[in-house]
Amino acid sequence: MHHLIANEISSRLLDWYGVHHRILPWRLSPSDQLAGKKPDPYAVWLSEIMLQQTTVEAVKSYYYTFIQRWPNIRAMAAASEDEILRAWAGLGYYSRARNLKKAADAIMAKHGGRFPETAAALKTLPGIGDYTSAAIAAIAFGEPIAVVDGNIERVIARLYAIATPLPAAKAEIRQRMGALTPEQRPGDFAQAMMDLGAMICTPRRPACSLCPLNRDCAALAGHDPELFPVKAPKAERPVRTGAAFVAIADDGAILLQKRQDKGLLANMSEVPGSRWSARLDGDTSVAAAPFPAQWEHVGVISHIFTHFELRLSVYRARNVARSTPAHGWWVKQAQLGEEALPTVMKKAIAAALPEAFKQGKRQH
DNA sequence: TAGGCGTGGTA
DNA sequence: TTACCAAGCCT
Repeated sequence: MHHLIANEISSRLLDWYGVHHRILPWRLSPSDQLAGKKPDPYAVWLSEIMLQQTTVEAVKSYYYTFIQRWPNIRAMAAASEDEILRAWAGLGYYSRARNLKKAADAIMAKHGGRFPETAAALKTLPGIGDYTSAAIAAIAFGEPIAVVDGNIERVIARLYAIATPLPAAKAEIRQRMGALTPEQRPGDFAQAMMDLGAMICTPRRPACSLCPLNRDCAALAGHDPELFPVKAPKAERPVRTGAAFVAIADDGAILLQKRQDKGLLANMSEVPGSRWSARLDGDTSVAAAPFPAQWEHVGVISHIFTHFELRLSVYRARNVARSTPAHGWWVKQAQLGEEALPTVMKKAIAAALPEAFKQGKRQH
């Protein structure tokens, strides 16, 4: 009986997907697959890593850049971590980029350059966890496994009116998703659930009248789907302070250095500054300068990280001799776009030099 | 296991 | 402005 209901729900959703699926650069449409085309595991992997906690719109331009520059696992493995970090700069969660390189190396070394084809084997690779391993296995290899991302958590929590708060409800949600997942087309089913969550079963003001599952939805029957999923309250976000020092040579070049290899923004580039962290305020005064110069305070920039807010006092010194700093390297302003600069550092540089990054964000 | 880990868009 | 959200992973 339950099996028949599950079959009914998955069939109706797959029919909906056939008509309403999103067209995405890394996705094969259902009709393409019926015509015999197979998803490229490398493209699926790359897109899934980029999409972790990141919107489709933010990912698109990066995906095009990466798939053109490194079109397969061999090319990715041949790239250096620094090249990959520079191309990733601005997308956030930089451990994803470092793990991309590590996983590519592991696939070359341990799997003969071919992607493992099961979720269990995929999950052993760096940066691939419960969600991503299941997504790649289902989409690229047809493994009938429960794929659970944030969208699917929301859809399932509403469909069954699950009152247990997240993350405690994860086990029940996974079990429900597993019961719905069909033996045939598990990848399309997972993507259909995600598309439903992204377009219809949205966090706020879901479009229930358009939902192919509205007749089955317990939360809708209870008249307020927005009450689900129930979530535990989040910790508040502390404010931290620090200082950043933009040293400018007489030809306009800027002094950069590399961050440590662990923690926040690991292995990315930065301008010199005081030591700040999510737990500790840094010195905001000119006393934190990396070397003596005519430092002028040019303002305070604010940047929101997931777990804290950073307010950086930005100082500038012009006509700094290139021989002054003990370490780091000088970069002309026209070349800044090629550096592994996180957005917070671009903001600091822009505060000191409004003409830098004048073009703003990268184009599509 | 709960917290560390980015960024940009939206209301 | 503030708060929350978006295809999570790792320790």
